[in-house]
Amino acid sequence: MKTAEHLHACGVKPSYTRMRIYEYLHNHHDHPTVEHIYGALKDSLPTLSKTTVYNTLKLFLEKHLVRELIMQNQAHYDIVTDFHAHFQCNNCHTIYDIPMQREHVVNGNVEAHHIEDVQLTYRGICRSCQQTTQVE
Amino acid sequence: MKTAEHLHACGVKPSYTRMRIYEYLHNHHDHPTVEHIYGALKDSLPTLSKTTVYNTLKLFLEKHLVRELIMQNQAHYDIVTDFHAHFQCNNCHTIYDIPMQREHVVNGNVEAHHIEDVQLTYRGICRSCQQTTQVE
DNA sequence: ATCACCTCTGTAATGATTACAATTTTATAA
DNA sequence: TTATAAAATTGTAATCATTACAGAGGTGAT
Ligand SMILES: [Mn+2]
Ligand SMILES: [Mn+2]
Ligand SMILES: [Zn+2]
Ligand SMILES: [Zn+2]
Repeated sequence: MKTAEHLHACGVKPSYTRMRIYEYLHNHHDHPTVEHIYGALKDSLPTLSKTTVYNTLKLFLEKHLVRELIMQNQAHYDIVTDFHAHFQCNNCHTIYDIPMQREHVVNGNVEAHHIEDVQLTYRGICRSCQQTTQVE
Repeated sequence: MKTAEHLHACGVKPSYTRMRIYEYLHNHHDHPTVEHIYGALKDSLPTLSKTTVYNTLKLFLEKHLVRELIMQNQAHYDIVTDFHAHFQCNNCHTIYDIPMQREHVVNGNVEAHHIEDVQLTYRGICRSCQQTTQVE
């Protein structure tokens, strides 16, 4: 589906700026931050304001177009809204997707409450860094 | 076990300030923030500095005396280090403990990496708020 | 053209955390 | 005890992501 149609279908008026931000997320599945998105778009959108990136992502979040991941005092954005977990490397800071069924982590103990969001996060040293990093 | 002995056994020199902070956590299992701890202790420890609370919690964390929970841009501290999940209410902000086996959320998909920490967090409206809060 | 409404912008404010240098306390040696 | 080194604590300033806010710009209806 075209970006404009998809945004419209989700209740977001597809302005040029919004489409560019959406398409950035669509093309970059590495969980970018506001800083990443702003830095990547500002050359081709010279008037872009960082506040607009914040506002747009907030809007996307309300319309469930993206998922927000809070990792160590910074928000990352994920266009993939199907449930999955994340592993972040303490060394290279890469965020890996980890397949996980939502039903697997939502059990009777928590269903007494009304769940709006579930976040499952692992931290450690990724496989790649283990192979290349030496003990100091 | 007495506080001083326990801290010593974990490699932390049991200064008076450190013991007071540890005992606050031991007596308050509601996942307090630095602000909570500082606010609660400053009357009886008039010279206490907020920086000391930060430093002490960082030390406790390194020595695995406490667990740190990052929830919406704020660190909360948990004296209970056995694995369990947390539910935070978007309305009253209470953090509930949710029993959960660590093995249940650590599977082969993530074990390719070296895991140092796992955090499973739910957000939503707690049972208590559902019963008392009306739709606006 | 006028108006209302939405989008976007830039700057200032906020708030949690960290950096850092100075001071106080504690431990150790002479 | 006194001297001295090390550790713990303090207060202030800096950092950094995020939000608040007020104004500018654009669009579409009347
Ligand atoms: Mn993801
Ligand atoms: Mn807990
Ligand atoms: Zn890595
Ligand atoms: Zn509640």
